[in-house]
Amino acid sequence: MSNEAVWDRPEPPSKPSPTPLSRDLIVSAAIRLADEGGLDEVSFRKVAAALNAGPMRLYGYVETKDELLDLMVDEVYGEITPPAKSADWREGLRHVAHGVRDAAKRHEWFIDLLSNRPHQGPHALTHMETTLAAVRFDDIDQVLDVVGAVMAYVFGAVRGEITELRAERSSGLTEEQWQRASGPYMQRMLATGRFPTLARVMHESSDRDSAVRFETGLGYVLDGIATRHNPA
Amino acid sequence: MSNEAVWDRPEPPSKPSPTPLSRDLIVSAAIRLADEGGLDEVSFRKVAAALNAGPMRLYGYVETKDELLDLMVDEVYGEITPPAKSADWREGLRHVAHGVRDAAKRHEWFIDLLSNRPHQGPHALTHMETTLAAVRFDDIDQVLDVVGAVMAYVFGAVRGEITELRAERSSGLTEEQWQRASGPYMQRMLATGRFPTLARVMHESSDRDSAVRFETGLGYVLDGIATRHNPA
DNA sequence: GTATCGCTCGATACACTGTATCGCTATGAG
DNA sequence: CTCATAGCGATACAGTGTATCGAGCGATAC
Repeated sequence: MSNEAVWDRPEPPSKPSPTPLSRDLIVSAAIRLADEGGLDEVSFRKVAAALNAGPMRLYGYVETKDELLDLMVDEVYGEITPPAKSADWREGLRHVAHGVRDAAKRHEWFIDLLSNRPHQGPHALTHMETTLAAVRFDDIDQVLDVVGAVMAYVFGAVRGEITELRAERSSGLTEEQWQRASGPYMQRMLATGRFPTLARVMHESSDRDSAVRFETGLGYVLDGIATRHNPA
Repeated sequence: MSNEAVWDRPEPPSKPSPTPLSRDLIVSAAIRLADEGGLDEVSFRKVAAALNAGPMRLYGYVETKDELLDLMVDEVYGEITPPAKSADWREGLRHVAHGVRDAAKRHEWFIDLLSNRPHQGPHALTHMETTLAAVRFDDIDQVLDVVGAVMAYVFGAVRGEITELRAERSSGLTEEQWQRASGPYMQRMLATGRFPTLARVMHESSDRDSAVRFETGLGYVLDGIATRHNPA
């Protein structure tokens, strides 16, 4: 019933055992499972089985499944490299943005764990710290606004990319956007004439690289910030 | 096994029954449950019970739980009013942004269903159509980029707001951001001195209205778009 | 060396999930 | 009135997170 967060509770001392365990082992096993088969593959039974242990054994290291997920998320934050100290705010934020995007693409489940609870693990905190520190504006409220807006865009954009990716994967591989439109339902919908702009998008838009689209959007946000808070 | 989407399958004809059923009834019961108790409250058993029916009865109207969730999502899209035809792109996008934010705040579970699968219900499609149509640029690729960026920001920002809201709710109501920092773990972390900027944010930043923060970020994005695609 | 304590591990159990199966029933046809 | 059919929903199954608690074992006390 300890009301403390995972980050507060020390790991239990390692006991001699045929199959040793630790938070690290558990978390990386869980991450491996999630990377390979999605979040559904992460259950106490399956994680424990991957470590040759009984499901209940995990409760010595982790109080709840949500805690395990928190630990997984924090591990991902740990993979994101901080921006160079010498970088100006624009460079710094672009670095962070791409760092988050890359990490989220390596671990597609990451984006699904965003709205669960706030990310307050040590790695998440240092990630927040270095990101905030990359914006050296005088007004701290402006720093918060700027970082908040960039992160909102990044998370939203990455979520979109991952969703699209999943959709393509689940309905015939290597299909392009307009290809999905040829599903019988979509085709009929577009044929109704009620969605002229959508139809134009489907037929006329060039399907561009997702990385380019991400960059373009990021450019909008950074440009907008620049117009408001020009170098003092 | 019909491989068609929900949107493709007509509703079964209504049979005379002591407790009549329809997709609408099911979906609105599910939405009511989700609004009140979160997505966990939405199970076939509970939804059916709310309609005085057995769980299996629902399968006549909906093939799978994911389909039910799709229908719920589409219903939310239906609540968002389209921008006025007379509005310019900036006005139009701001209208849509606030529409989405308001809807997502009314139905906090909405944001959790974003990464499941693409939203292709009729209401989602008309929402997409009117949003795209609000941006009358010549280059259709630019329209996509612009709408994509704004939507990415909106979804990301709303997700952040909801997460924060949930955190506050789950750890003592009416607590402010810095208040959370006084949890023993956070306080100790900040005391290490490893997070100077974060500490400054916690202590010095004025806790502003979330609607204002949303507006500020949205302003960045729209300004950035304006600098790139000025009124032709 | 033995006995006892205490603690940890994990088998079992419980409540819940989504959904496949399939016997009953109730309606419609002849 | 009898029979066929179709849909409803009770039952069942495999899975989930986790509470409980008995067994076994290591350490300590005498």
